Amino acid sequence: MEYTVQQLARLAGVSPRTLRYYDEIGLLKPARINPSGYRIYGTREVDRLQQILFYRELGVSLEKIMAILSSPNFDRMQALMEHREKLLEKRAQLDLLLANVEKTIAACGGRMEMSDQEKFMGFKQQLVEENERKFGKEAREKYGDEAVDQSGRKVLNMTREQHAQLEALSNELTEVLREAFKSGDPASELAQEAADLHRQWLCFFWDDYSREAHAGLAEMYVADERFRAHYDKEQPGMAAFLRDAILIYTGQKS
Amino acid sequence: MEYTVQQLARLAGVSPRTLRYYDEIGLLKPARINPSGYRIYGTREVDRLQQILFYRELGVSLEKIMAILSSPNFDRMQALMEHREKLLEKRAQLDLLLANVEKTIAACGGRMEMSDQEKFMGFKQQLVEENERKFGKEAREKYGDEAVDQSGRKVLNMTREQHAQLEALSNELTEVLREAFKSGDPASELAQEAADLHRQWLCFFWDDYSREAHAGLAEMYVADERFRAHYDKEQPGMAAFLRDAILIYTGQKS
DNA sequence: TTACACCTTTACGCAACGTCAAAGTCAACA
DNA sequence: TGTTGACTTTGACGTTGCGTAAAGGTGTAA
Repeated sequence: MEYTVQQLARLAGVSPRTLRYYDEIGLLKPARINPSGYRIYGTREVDRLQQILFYRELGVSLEKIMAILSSPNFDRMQALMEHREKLLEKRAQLDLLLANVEKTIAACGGRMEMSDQEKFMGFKQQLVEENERKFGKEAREKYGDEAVDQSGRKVLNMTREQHAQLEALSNELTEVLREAFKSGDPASELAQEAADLHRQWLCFFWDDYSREAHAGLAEMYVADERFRAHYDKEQPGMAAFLRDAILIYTGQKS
Repeated sequence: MEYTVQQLARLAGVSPRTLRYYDEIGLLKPARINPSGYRIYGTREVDRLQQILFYRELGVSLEKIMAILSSPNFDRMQALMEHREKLLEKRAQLDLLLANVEKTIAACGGRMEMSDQEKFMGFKQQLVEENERKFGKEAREKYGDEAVDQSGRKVLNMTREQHAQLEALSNELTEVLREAFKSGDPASELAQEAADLHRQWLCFFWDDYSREAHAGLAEMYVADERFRAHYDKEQPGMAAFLRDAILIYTGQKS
């Protein structure tokens, strides 16, 4: 297929001006220019624009997008994975902000007096996190100590670390489960690994793990659409697959 | 306390230039100008800057921030709550994007061919979802039923009657919870009724109900986005509300 | 042929500052 | 007392990712 600016713009949900701009800065050149000077885009350009918009969506500057797309070892899959990671990071940041807001709400509710310093704690902490990501751990030691002195943030750190661990587990579970699901065998090694990951994940919340309880939760996943939705969202039947894997794992079923 | 530009800037984690800019556009005027022309900020300005940064953080334009802060019926607490809501919205959007990315990764992994139209489905779908949030639930009913039809929702290990009971319970819980949430008090009678309904619902899956386990599940609802999403989807903060109600119900909290 | 929707380039405008530059201020230290 | 050096001021131009005309050429359907 071939498209003019407006056609491609409508297809992608951007403005023609945007496409002209991308041409101008060399981010997305049209496949060719027709005799009247019209920009004509082909399938390869459609693909490239898709990539561009993906990265743009998460706030990557056009310059960096250019660098990413023109990198020789550019691997579509890898790019997507990185994209995903960044989205996850962004969400973690948002969670932090949310926590800060809620803390402030709580403080207001309790009519607590906050010092001028405390009023900006939330923002600064976020800055610290950002710097940490950017400049590694040297900055963290500097800023971190300051922050520690100021707020005694160890507790916060603990919960955050746990949260990170939890998220990591959750992600791993999702991936292993997806892989295992391909085989279709809930008794397979991979499926059993998924079940074990699920147990680990559960143990974040339950001190009193029991196989019966675990099996019960598995049943719940399938029986109630609210939970099933999460697992089936990726692939229909995944919730049932996980349940079967867990039932085998817990010895409720062979 | 009184601060010069740099002092306040450091306190708040912004640049002096930013403060000068805010002065220039009338967003944050210094308390006074000293004989040498230096900007001097006081406690009231610190508070205002805090408000400004709160809103800036979620992408509100400085112009709108100005409008918000200068509105006569401006209520600090309400502003914070709204801020929180918007953060939750933003995160929901991010979750959508994440889902799209993961879908695309899956598609790539399966070496599926996508048509030019499909390539932009993710973005467009996001638009659809946004509309859905804006224009109510009619669309949701449509999609919901479709999803139901697709997934062939026979519950394997449960009789139909049990399933009907469970669904009824689930619906009742949803309604009671929604009503209780209006009051805002997790200790209210209605909220406690919701907690009890939740216990009944749980007992469909767990033979060994314990208050500790129930409380643990409540924590899990809030701690893990996958479950929180379900409850917060209706009203942000609902998951936390249900947790609080359950914690009170189980005697973990008064 | 004329209307109308498309296309082109050129160019200025916008937010929210960053980043010089040139010049004045303040506290401390030799 | 002079002189650093860290601060302050105003002014002005640069940046990103486009929006929004302006002024003109193109394609086609009535």
